[in-house]
Amino acid sequence: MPLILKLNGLFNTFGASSSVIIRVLTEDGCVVNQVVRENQVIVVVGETGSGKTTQLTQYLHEDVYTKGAIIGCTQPRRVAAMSVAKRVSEEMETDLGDKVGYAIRFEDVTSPNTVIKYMTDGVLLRETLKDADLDKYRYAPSDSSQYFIFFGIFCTLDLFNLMDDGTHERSLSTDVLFGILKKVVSRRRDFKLIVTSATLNAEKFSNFFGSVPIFHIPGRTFPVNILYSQTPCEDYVEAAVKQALTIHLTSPPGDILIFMTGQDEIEASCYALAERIQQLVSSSSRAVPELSILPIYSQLPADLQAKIFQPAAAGARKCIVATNIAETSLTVDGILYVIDSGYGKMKVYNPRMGMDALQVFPVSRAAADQRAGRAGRTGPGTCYRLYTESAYLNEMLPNPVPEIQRTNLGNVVLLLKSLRVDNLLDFDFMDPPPQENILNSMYQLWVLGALNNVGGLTEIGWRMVEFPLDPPLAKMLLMGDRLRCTDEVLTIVSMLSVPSVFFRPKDRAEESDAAREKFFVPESDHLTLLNVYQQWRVNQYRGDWCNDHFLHVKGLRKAREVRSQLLDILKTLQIPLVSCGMDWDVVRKAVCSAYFHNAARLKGVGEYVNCRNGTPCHLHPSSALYGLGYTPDHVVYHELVLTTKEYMQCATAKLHNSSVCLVHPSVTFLREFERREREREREKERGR
DNA sequence: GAGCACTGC
Repeated sequence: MPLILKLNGLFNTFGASSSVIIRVLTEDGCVVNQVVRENQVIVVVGETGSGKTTQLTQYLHEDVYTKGAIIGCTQPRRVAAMSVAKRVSEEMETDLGDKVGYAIRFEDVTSPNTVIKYMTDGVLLRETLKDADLDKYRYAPSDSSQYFIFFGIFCTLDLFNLMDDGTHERSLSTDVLFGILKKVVSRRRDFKLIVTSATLNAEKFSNFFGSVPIFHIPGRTFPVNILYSQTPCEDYVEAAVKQALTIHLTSPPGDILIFMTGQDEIEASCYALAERIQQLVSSSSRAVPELSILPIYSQLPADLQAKIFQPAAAGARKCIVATNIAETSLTVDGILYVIDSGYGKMKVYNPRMGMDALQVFPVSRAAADQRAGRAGRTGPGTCYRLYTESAYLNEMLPNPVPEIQRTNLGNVVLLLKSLRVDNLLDFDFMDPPPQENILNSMYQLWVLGALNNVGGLTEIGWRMVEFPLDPPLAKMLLMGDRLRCTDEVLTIVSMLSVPSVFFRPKDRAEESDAAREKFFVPESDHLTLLNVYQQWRVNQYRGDWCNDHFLHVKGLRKAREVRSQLLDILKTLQIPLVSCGMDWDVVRKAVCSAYFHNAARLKGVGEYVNCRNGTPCHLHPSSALYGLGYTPDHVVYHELVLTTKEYMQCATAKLHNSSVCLVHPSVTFLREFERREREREREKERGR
């Protein structure tokens, strides 16, 4: 059992100046700094509102033994990194970017003076690429005192905090960082690591780093009374609507937050709620107070999203119906009642078929607690769970399945290979992804030419690591260089890196479909994306032009941002920006080169099968290839997504007269690959 | 003849 130290009240001076804390702590014998001196790694359980992201870093910085140290602190979101850095720079009375700074994808607000640096975990992961031992976070002792040798470098790996609000999910980056940091810690005695954690995970993290001590910092939230359904609920949309009405008519003032799984359910609940209220108003003699019903999900246009933060009219109550966006990504004050359906959508990946699917799952206990906590930010609240206590205790997983176990690992494999982790199956993952998943990603990288026959990075592989892109897209970019069409490929890659730019409101479906078809380039969705972007550019990147053509302005602007970042990387690699003009057949060759693993041949009407594994795949009705009047005999596709069928998202047909072979000779290589795997297995067994 | 939980480099 790891040692658990309770330091109650230690950081409860949240909001007070840091000097007060320092005094209190230095007068106290048992202080965190001392524990940090005595331990290379600690786990800190900080409850909501404990101030661990803002106070802990300052405290470490002000400790006399850490003078000269650089403190890094990761945050799960970009806004969090920015706003925490701003706040701490104000508290320390320095300019943002001077002593206190932050780094996120498109912005590096740090200077040589920076001693406390907030960043997203993805940025830190990228830093490990250039600097595997994180030497930047090294302390150069100006004093020869022996004591100094071991102290000075702190890296607060803050995985579970959005501002002062706990979250519980581990991203792909944090899971990889865990393994890398464990190595760094063992190599460098002068490197200190503080992992902050939710209560549920603390012991697991502690064990991963070798049973390191755990600290507890209490928070400042209000109690939430949790009420369960007596019986399992058949229709949680109906149950949620009923519960919301009951609260509205019988409970004291305070806003309501309902958790649903997606857009459809949210729209259905909002509609039902509005209808019931209307019925009550017309049938009841009693006055029915006003209820302001507000949907929120990420796809909702920004101006409608902003409405949830506006205070309700006098005497009215707000009822927000949300996806799990309200679980972690945004916080609304004034919520006293939470209604939790107990479900959420999650992306799952099937490595064997190379297919993604978005599916509804029961949420984890940690997520359910997070949802309940949303009722306790302004005062004591209530959470109505539309499931039984027994379901909570016996059927829900304690934690969500980490992303690393349910996603394509192409990027992770490439990254680890570049860090010279030779045997990925031996890498110290806290929760190792399925072996099949790793092998499949390795195979894919080998097909793309990024790995050689013995699993090492090739010249192309090393260059692919430079790009913050999935391996196939990085390959497409490099092929664009070889085929002298970097300009066009750069645009396609950027467009594929943002959510679909086509806007299709339900009530104007036909109109928007017609608008989309105007951009079609025959036989290619990739070239259609290129066409959209180029026309937008011709029209001076105008917002009103987007609206006229049913395109998402936000998405296109993001694509432009991504494009300019990738262009910078091309410059540093000394790859020139070359346009092939209107000779787009050459662009199609680059596109094909990226998707050997996603090549399919025609099998029936509109039905294809993957050339390698025989997975059925269908053309999506929104594809430029759909209404051609004929179906090309070979296509490549960006990804396969399971909805009502296995649909190919973004497809391009093979050129009729092209000598480009869509079926990579790898089909025979695969057999060779598998044979070697089997041989290795056998050798292992013989060894035993 | 049809879909979109949510981040991040």
